[in-house]
Amino acid sequence: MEPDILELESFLPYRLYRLADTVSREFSRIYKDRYGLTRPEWRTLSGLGQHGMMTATELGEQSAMHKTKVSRAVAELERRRWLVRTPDENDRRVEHLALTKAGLAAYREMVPVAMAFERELLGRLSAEERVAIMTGVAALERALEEKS
Amino acid sequence: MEPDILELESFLPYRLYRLADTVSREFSRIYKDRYGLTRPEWRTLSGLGQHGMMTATELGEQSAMHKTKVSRAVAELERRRWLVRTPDENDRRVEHLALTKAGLAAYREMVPVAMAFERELLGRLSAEERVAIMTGVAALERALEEKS
DNA sequence: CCAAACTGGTTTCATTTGTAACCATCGAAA
DNA sequence: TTTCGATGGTTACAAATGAAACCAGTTTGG
Repeated sequence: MEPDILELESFLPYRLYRLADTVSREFSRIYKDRYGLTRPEWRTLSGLGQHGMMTATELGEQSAMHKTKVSRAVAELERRRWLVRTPDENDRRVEHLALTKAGLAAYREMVPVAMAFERELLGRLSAEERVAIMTGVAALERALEEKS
Repeated sequence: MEPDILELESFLPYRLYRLADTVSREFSRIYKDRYGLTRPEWRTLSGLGQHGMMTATELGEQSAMHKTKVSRAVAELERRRWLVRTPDENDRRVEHLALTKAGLAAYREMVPVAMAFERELLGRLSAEERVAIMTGVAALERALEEKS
């Protein structure tokens, strides 16, 4: 009953990975061409743009990045003078990160571009398909959270 | 009207990436712990197990890997004596790849494990959610193929 | 026939990543 | 208070990746 062959093209982990890889690659061209950002840098920019001020740990949680990625992305954005660190008053291990004017400007430019990208992508789907992908992704997210 | 903030957690490219990353990471533990395979190596094993005999180029197309990845994965599997190369009769640039007994044995062991993994993952979803994710993923795959 | 363009596949090099060790600081418990 | 385990963050090192150069060998067009 159990088939002895696995069809890679139908295997969900593979399909998800390939999908994400393609989409992410396509989207990354935007911030890469325009600003030379890496993905961790883009996520950092995006997180700070969204929340205003965060610690590195918070950034890692929000954007699902390992702390070394965060550390390096923050260092690079700081080097560009797109963000500044402010030491915490009470806990000297902690730094609060925030975008500078330049960083914020880049963020503000990126937001509509990112949204257009997403809209265009979803625009290639029918209304039902859009509902399906949103429902399905949300369901998997929930399923994965629960377990681990 | 256009909001000036992007909510990363709702941004489809990010969600897809994170989902794929989590799933793939979890699944990779299986073939990594068991055989010490990398993802390209697993995909190569899987492709050859599925098709019996392929060239490196075909492998790259089937499993969406860059040719350097294929080249390295093939070299490693060959080193393990899990696959052999046979030169093509007519075109001496081409090699036909096939699994050895040992490679096939590993593949046969992996297939049910992989399927169980997928089944367990989907099992955490309701029937409707399963339909949704399948429909949605298929729709996006189609959308991405068409364009590029 | 021969040069030029192309293709299958490998290698080299720079960049990115992951793991683990690390440093400093903090909090709690003795 | 001192010590010890946890925590925020960085660094060092090894492994994985991507881009481009490369080496056959093959096809095409003159």
